[in-house]
Amino acid sequence: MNKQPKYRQVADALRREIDNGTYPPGSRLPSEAELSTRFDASRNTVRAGLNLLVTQGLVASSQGLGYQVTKHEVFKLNASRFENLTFPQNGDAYSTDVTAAGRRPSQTFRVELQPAPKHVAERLEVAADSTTVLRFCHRFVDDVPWSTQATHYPEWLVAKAPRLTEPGDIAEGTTRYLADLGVTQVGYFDEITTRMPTPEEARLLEVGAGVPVLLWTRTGYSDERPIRCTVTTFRGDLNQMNYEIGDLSAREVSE
Amino acid sequence: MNKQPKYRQVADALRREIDNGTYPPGSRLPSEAELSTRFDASRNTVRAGLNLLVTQGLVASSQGLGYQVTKHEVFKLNASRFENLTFPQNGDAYSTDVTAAGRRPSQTFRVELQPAPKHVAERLEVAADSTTVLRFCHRFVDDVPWSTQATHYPEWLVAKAPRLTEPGDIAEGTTRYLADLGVTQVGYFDEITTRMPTPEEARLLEVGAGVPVLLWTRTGYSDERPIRCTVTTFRGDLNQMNYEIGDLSAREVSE
DNA sequence: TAGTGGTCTAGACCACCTC
DNA sequence: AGGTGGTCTAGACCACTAC
Repeated sequence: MNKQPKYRQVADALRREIDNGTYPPGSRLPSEAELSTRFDASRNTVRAGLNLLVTQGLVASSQGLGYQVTKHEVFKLNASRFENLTFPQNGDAYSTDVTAAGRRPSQTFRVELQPAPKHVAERLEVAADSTTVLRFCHRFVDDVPWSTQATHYPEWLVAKAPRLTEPGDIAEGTTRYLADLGVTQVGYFDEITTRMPTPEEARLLEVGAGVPVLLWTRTGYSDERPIRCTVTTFRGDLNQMNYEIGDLSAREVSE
Repeated sequence: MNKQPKYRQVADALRREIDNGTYPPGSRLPSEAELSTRFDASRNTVRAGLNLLVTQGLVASSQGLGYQVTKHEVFKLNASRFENLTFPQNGDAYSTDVTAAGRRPSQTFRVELQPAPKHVAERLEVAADSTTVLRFCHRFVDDVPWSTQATHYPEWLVAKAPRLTEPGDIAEGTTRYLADLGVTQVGYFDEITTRMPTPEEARLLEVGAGVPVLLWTRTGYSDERPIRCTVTTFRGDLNQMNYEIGDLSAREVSE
């Protein structure tokens, strides 16, 4: 018989009760002291069990308040439509989608000149230390941190499109602005990965332990070369990415 | 001044040393006892710090061996080509890609009849309790668990395509087989999310704490209706998904 | 057998939230 | 003030790996 350690028994028992609805999303778990009595374990052992659930993203704890079962409402992003090739737009698609979902979007924005980080330089096909324009966006939905988005433009493009260095939004959208200058995005290459957040990411996105981030790197191409590289970091518990490929005329649009 | 708790100082110090190459991927960290001396902290405090790094996926521990810095080689899956509409193929694309990378693929496979789980029923647009054929695949690369893949086919399709219930592989590929019967997949809808693994997923994929899973749900459509729903569960530390959209003729294929 | 991490306890004190 | 979780300690014993 595989005897589980006590703290795992605690975690498993609580997980079952969360799954079967004893503790529904948003409700509070019993206090450590109560659980300690119930499982005949020391407070530290109960804490070890609870910590497992926290790192698995099932519950979150806060000092003075207790442990609360997490609840998510995921936001669905259609990445194959997000910046439609025929209707190029900037971050506007984000505001539009969020508003359409009845939520309130907000963001902070800044522009910097930066030497290209290695992975960006590779994707933009420029030298690793060459200058790029970084347009950085920190996005919130109903004041909850949602994602960060960092778009790098190569130096040669800035010469053609000086407004890229303007500190504010470009009203008509950067994609539109660039297209008007003869630099049209005709394709994208998307890379999607996941991992646990770095301390910096955890701070910006205000994620606790147990919530991974979804990393989305989009490299945009003209018919000649890469013209931008956008790295978006999503809270993994609040976001889903969708792609449409081929003919989907048979699809019910129920969502 | 924001004084960090001691176990965070331990974690931060070790993280810096991992980042700057003091402890390169694959190397071992000092023992808990040594770290305890170095940081003038109790063994439990050091363990709390190390546990942070473990849940962040930076290091892995094993009894009797110590803590080892994790190393990853990510496998890149081109999801927009994986089952090319013009060259339909089954799991073969997986073996082909893996072999091309100089790795050795293997898999276990089984077929079951199952009532449609809720999320599958929605996507296949069938009743929630209707029967589906489940073709399930557990994939390994060089004997490391890589992903699980569960494809559900609706009951009405099985009537047309009885070989779907055959327990073995379909030699020419299921997509090909279905196309020959007049059921052609003309489009896909892909959904990508991430979260921490359930205990069951952790067991199948042999992931330790701190490694999220990447969930990929692909619903395939004929020109009339959905014909299959495939849910793939990847180890997030070993996999990346790529999509190509639009015209990428300018892209250097360096990988 | 020696050294490593894994489990567990009992108790102390602190920080935060609610009343 | 009282209850909650957060931090930290000191020590015990167990399980696994290497030699």
